[in-house]
Amino acid sequence: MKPDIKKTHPNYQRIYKVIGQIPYGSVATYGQIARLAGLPGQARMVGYALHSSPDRLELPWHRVINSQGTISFPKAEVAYDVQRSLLEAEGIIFKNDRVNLRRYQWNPEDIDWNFL
DNA sequence: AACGTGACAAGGC
DNA sequence: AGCCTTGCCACGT
Repeated sequence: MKPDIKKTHPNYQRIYKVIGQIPYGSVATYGQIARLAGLPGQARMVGYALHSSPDRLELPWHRVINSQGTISFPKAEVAYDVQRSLLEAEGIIFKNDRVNLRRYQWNPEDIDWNFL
């Protein structure tokens, strides 16, 4: 049973708000999300927060990748293919299982903290 | 209440 | 390019 956002840790709530604002066709890294959420150096928390995020939020989880520009799921797992397909459907190109961050990485002008 | 575990990142070889 | 180590902190035993 996944928690409602109001019951999640305050840090998680900020993480969810940031992730929810990644635009179609762009990607963000775990570390970037952490910094934008005011939690520099806590990239791992972003992954953990996503893992236990309330389904109801319908976050664009697939737009979050690691600092190497690759998908963090093992290639053997179904989730890998799901995420990759979702990204490719948004026009994102993979080359050697990697996306070009300089081309696709989100660079927000500001974060709406009232989002969600 | 200690301990191990992450959908990570950065730095050192 | 890889592989290893350390920092990070919320969560579930």
